[in-house]
Amino acid sequence: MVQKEKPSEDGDKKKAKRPDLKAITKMFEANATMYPEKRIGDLPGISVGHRFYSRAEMVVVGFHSHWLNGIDYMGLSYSKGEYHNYTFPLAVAIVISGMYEDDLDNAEDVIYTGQGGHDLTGNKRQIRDQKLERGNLALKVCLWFKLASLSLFRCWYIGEQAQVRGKNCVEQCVPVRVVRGHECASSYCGRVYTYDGLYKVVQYWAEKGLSGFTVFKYRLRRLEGQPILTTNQVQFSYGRVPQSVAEIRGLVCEDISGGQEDVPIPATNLVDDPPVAPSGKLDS
DNA sequence: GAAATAATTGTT
DNA sequence: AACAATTATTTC
Repeated sequence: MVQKEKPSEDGDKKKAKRPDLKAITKMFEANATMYPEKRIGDLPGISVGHRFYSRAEMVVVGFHSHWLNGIDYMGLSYSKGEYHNYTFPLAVAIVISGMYEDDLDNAEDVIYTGQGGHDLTGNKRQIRDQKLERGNLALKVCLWFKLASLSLFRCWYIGEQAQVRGKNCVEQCVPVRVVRGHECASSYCGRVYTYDGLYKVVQYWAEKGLSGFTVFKYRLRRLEGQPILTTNQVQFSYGRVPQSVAEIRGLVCEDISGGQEDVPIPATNLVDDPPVAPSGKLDS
C-alpha cells in the first residue's frame, strides 16, 4: 500500500504538490482500495496497534475516509438498506492529533473536542463557536447510555428525546475507531498514526473552551477486552535506531532487563512529568 | 455545487 | 523553525 502511494510520474513539468492525495485519487479510480464502503467497528485486517504512515493510508484502506477531517461519519445516505435500523449521521472513526487546544487525552479515557471553529493555521486556536452539526452531530448520535440493567446500550434519538425502540433502547452498540497521531522521525511525513481500538462515547456537552468560544466535547471510554494500549506510553523506534542512549528521548531506565539480556533494553517515558521510571522486577 | 475540514508540502 | 499555500473528498 505504501508502495502504491508513491508519487506518479506524470507530473514532469508540474510537481505534484501532494503526491499522497494524487495517489489516493488514482487508487480510487483503479478500484484499488480495500473498503470503499464505510463500516462500523473493526475492519478485518486492521488490528489494534496498526500503524499508518500518513492520513492518506487510512483513506485508501477505508479506515478513515478523510485525509483532513478528524471525524469520519456515515452520512444520511447510509440510512437505507443494510443500515436502515440506525440513526444517522453516525460517527465511525476519529483521529486525535492534538490540533485542538481543548482536547484531553488520558489514553483509556479521552475528552475529544468537536470539529469546527478552528482557525486552521496550526496554532491550535478556536476563533468561532462550534455548532452541533456534521461530525459533532455524528458523535453525539453515538452516545451510549447507562441503563438500569448495568449494560450500556446505544439509544436512538428522535429530536432531543432518547427513545427506546421497542422498549426504550436498542441492543446495538456503535463504537468509534480511535486513531492517534504521534511524532515519528522515520515516517516520511514526520508522524505516524496508530489504531488504538474501539471507544464508546459516554458523555457529551458544550462548554466555553480555552479561547472563550463554544466547543463540543465528547468523553470517550475505551471498550474492554481489547489489546492493551501501549502506543501512547511507549516510544517505539522503527527504522533508524538510536546510536547511543543519549539519543533516546525521555529515557528513564537504561536496561529494564537488569542485565539479563545481552542487549540492554532501554525504557522511555514521555507521558509523565517528571518522568517516572518503571517499577517492579522482571522475572527470568 | 458550495462549504467545511487541517495535513502535508513548499517557502522564508 | 515558523508560516503560508495547496489540497480533494465528503456532505447536504
